[in-house]
Amino acid sequence: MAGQNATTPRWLNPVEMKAWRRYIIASRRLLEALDSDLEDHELSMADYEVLAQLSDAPERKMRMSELADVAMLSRSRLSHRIKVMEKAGWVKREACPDDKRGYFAVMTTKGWKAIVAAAPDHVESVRTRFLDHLSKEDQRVLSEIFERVTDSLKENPPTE
Amino acid sequence: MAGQNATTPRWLNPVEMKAWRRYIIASRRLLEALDSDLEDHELSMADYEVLAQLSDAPERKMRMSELADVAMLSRSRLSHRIKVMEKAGWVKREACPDDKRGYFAVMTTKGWKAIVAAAPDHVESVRTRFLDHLSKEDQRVLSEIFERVTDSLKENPPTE
DNA sequence: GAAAAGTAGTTGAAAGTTCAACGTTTTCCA
DNA sequence: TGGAAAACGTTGAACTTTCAACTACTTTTC
Repeated sequence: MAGQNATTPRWLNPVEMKAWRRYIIASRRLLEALDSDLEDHELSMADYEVLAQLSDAPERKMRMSELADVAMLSRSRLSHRIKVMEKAGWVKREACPDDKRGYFAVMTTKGWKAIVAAAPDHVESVRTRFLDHLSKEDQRVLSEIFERVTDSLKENPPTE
Repeated sequence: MAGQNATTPRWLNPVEMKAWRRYIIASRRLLEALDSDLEDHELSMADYEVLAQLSDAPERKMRMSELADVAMLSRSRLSHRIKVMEKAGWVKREACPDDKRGYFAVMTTKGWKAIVAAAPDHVESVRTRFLDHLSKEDQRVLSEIFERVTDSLKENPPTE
């Protein structure tokens, strides 16, 4: 990205600036709030996401790297996190018979209970803090915007 | 939040789910990309924000706690971060004469050069990765959505 | 005007994350 | 088939962030 802008930068005009800053600020505060709402269940958003993904998977188990992908965590981060979650008793590891390099993360009964207890509160939190402020039309516009953003990031992924 | 949902949870319908997940996924990827684009300038988004705020302040200096507020960092985090940024030569600290508990973070010439070098690339990055995918109307809708979200978070702040 | 309560900012320890390196196993392909 | 390259997942070290405690100063209150 560096050095691509030998020409005059296209600074943001006030409307663009407002859209951008409102988005970025609200997004951060929203994440904080959702995380904080989950604290009652001793879960972080990342932990919630891991458990939620596992609970949807067949047999409630998933290969580490697939789990890392769907939960949007680096492999290293997932590996560290699973170590902690294993200690908490929510998941355990299981060697993969087909691929001896591989492991499954398997949700335990305790993990299942944790997500079942947390999910209604979390969904309510997503509603009251975010979705309730969107009309059907807003939902549609927002879906489309962020679909385009995601597509563009795929076409032009960050390099470093 | 816990225990507020003795009744049947209002689960998300498919349209709501899609809006929510597209938003949350795109947001994370977008932040990653912006951070990654800034790496050319050896800056994190947080560092950029700190320098950008300082560069707009009178005399390019600001009280630590005000800076923490506008850059959306905890005081502790800012304190640690400023220590690092001071070592990098971008800012220095200056005792506040009016309030002997207080300090200013003051941007150095080197810090100014760093932000001047980074800003055009960063703005370009915000454009290509985000704003370019929004029509004028999208900008308006998005501004309004996130204004409502922010207002609601202010009315109903996370507690823990 | 002194004690209590509040504010500014820092600190060290604990917890979380990133990064590069590594061992092991699998895949590719000449 | 054999050897290089790639993929799986983990590890330890470095770095970042959070949390609670703390000092020092200011404001409030009676």
